[in-house]
Amino acid sequence: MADTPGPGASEPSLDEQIAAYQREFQDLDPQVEKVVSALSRLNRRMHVAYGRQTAELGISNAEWEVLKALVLAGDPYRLGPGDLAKRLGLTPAAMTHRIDRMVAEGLVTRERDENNRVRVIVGITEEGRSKWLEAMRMATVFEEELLQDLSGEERGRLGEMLTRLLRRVEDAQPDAGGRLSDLD
Amino acid sequence: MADTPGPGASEPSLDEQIAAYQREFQDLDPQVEKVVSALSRLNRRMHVAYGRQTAELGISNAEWEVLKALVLAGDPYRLGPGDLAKRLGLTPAAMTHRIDRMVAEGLVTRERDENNRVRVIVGITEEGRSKWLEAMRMATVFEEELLQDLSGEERGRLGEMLTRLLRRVEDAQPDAGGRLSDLD
DNA sequence: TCTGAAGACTTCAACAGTAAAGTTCGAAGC
DNA sequence: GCTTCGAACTTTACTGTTGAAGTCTTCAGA
Repeated sequence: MADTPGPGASEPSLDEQIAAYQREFQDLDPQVEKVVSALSRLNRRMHVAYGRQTAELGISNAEWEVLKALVLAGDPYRLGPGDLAKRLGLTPAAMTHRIDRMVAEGLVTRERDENNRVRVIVGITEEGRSKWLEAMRMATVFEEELLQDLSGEERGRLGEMLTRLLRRVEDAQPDAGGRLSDLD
Repeated sequence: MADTPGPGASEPSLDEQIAAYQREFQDLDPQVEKVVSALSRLNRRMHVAYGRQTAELGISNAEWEVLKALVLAGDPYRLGPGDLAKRLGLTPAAMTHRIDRMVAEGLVTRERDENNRVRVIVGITEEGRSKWLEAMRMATVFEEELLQDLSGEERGRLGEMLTRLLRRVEDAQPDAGGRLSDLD
């Protein structure tokens, strides 16, 4: 009776969760579940951490994603909304709205392509670039702290295993297209 | 010139992305970035895959999350909206709406606690339980496929490393509360 | 018993995302 | 040189989430 935290209980620990799965669904491989659950929890926490950091810069996580894509695109630092949407995994409509807001905030510019007036080109402003840089600085501090318990060799092995998993999903889901387990 | 895929380019590969980071932001440790980027890409892909599977059952990913929380809670399979919200990382308001929809669809029940009439209790229905089970079956197939390239020993090492990272973030963010890099 | 404070949930208004229809321009065929 | 098709983006209507304000109940103190 001392072990039920009452009706105000919070998220169970990872091990508690695995134990619960074994109780309710015997077919589950606990080793697999541990990897999968840890992955998704980690991601949630990282998302929260990034959100706090970008908030200090007065931008949202979503806006940072756009800035990252533009900088990573390289030299002219310009991309069309459709391309941006693909890179961020959004619908074109969402991209339109996002760009609207970011133009209003002075983070990016939007102009029509002179050679093809149906096309639009989004570019990064000085302010956008400097917010991006600040966010990167904060992010790298966070990421270094996150991995501080892993040796260099462990980091390498971890990265290698994760990319192996990633390759597996990407093959099966060519561009958010296919499906991993063919269920239809 | 043959290497720019034109204005219709899609998401760059992980390695291309890392190379771009090194070009634009030298302070970045490529090993760290590889881990972090792979984590977030993996999560996006997994989310897409789960979404497809639950869609086949006529429920959303969000609804599956609620069903999972209820089943994992154990025996009476009942939780309050506030507790559910904490476990899923949502605001109470979002939880209210989500439960509305799920009650309408017959996946869960909502009743007032007899002993404390300000409290509400959400329980899972037969149908909810069976959708949960179907979703779990599909998910385990997917997860097993995802990890198929890793040996048993590798899976263990991966799970162990990920939980070490998770512990690090959770310590720093006690309940989505604290912050990892103290930036204020 | 009454009153005030705190807790648990809901309501409301605003915002972000999606799907589908709409608009506009460019290019290919007649 | 029209016309039609298709591509790229935007608009519209709807769904789901958030933050803040509101309601209702319990509990502690006067």
